[in-house]
Amino acid sequence: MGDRELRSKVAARFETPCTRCPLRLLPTFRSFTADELEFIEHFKIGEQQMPAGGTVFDEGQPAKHLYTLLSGWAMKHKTLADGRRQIINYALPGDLVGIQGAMFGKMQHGVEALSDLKLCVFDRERIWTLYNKHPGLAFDVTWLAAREKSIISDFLVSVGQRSASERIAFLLLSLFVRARNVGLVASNGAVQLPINQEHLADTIGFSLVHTNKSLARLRRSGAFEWNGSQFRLLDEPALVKLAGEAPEATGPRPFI
Amino acid sequence: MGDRELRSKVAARFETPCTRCPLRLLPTFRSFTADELEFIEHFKIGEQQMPAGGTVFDEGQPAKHLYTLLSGWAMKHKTLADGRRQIINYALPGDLVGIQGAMFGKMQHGVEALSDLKLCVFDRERIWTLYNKHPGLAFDVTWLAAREKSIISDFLVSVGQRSASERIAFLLLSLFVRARNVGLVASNGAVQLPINQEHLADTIGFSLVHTNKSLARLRRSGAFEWNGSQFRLLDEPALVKLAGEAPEATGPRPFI
DNA sequence: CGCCTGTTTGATATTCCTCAAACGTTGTGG
DNA sequence: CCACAACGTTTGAGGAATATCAAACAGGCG
Repeated sequence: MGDRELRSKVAARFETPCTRCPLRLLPTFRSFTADELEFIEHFKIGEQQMPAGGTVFDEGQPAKHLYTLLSGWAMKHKTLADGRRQIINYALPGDLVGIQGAMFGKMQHGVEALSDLKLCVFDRERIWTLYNKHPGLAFDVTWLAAREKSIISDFLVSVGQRSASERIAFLLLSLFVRARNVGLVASNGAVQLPINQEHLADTIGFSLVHTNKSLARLRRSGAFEWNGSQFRLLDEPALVKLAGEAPEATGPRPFI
Repeated sequence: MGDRELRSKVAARFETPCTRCPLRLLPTFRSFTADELEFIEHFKIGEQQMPAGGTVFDEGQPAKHLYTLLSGWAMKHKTLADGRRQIINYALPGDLVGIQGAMFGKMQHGVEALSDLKLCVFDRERIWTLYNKHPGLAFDVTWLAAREKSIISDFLVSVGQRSASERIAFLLLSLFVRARNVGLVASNGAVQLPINQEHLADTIGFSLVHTNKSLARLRRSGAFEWNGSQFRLLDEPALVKLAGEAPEATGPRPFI
């Protein structure tokens, strides 16, 4: 699909002007000047829907676009020649997807929709305009890249050093906190987690069977419930203790 | 040490004007305009030496400065409460150290000198000027952050999915290639690797004993020699095969 | 020499993987 | 409505990979 088609296709669906973006109301995001907002709205070339299981990027694919996740969950992953898969990170609403594509021209990992998605579409080429005209937003892009580096580093520490139950607890906790920051957690601590135990296993670096058994052991702690799609945190301090430490918090963050 | 002292201390040692930086001659780095070079030289507030084993950043430390490694090797690491340590990445000449500090105000991992270092020192505050005046260099900073994200992701794939010998082979290969890109490898394939087996173990996520035994097995392949401080690659295709795949190559890269 | 640091080796305990099968839920076609 | 396929979860058993403990070994340096 060429740029022109995409632009016209999504134009009709451009339902969310950035000035009235529901995400911006969340306290986790920094406030933006009217000038910045106007630029971002101009920078955005459309909106795109994607069903659960859909492919946002293939690994190695040349990248024309850059996305911000407006709603839904996605995962970033790499697959080895023999099929082993490592999940690198998850993307939640407000997260920028495809920075690597914008920098290097192609994606070095795949991105797949875990739930139905709504994506804001940006033109990769025009990121130069952003850097030229809005240094503050350019700084934000770097900030978001550094934030993801930090998250991935934390996962690396988990996979390299932590025990099975620590890894599971840390991952669940960090996903929960990220979901809560973007308003996805109900007041009773429940959130829809669109991942299964195989995703969990491929994130923490264990086999499915071992992950299942470790998770069962962890469940008995009573710190959380997780049946099928709904995760509910019952005792946050207990889960922090099981994880060994709480994930990094960075305070108010930008988003594009 | 206050800014003033540092600036005066390092001023006397400001031996490497950016316009005559030896690193810039390497083909791995992109060429810069005279304008950019002049700015960088102004941006640089000094040079700093550090002996092997020295601490560039403590974990959690508020960061005033940002560094580019001019010569030597460093490592970035995180340490858990009970002492377990995960090495996140290595820094080689030309690598930017402390982006996280520049973005978040504090470092979320420690940085330690593996060999004697020469560092170019930049003032964190003035990175705003860089973003305001030189969008191209701002893009470069983002590029470098994305590159490190990519390297760390590769390590995560290793630690999460690869076998012991694959992990060791992949790490050695990727360090070798990075060293070669910055001219540290002699024509016979030899390079001084300032790391020991404990560093190796803390990078790949295995115990020291298991790392030692796996390394011994790998040595018998004859793809490389590594005695004490000198590493020598004898058969690159063989090591690639042992690693499973070659590390990502990104082509000419910027540096600040 | 004696001390320090880093490497190597062996023995044993634990964690983790693989294989195989059963179980539960959901959706679909007859 | 039932049969049954598809998918995800759970369980058991045996084997491989990895950790831990302990000790010996080698080189550099006072």
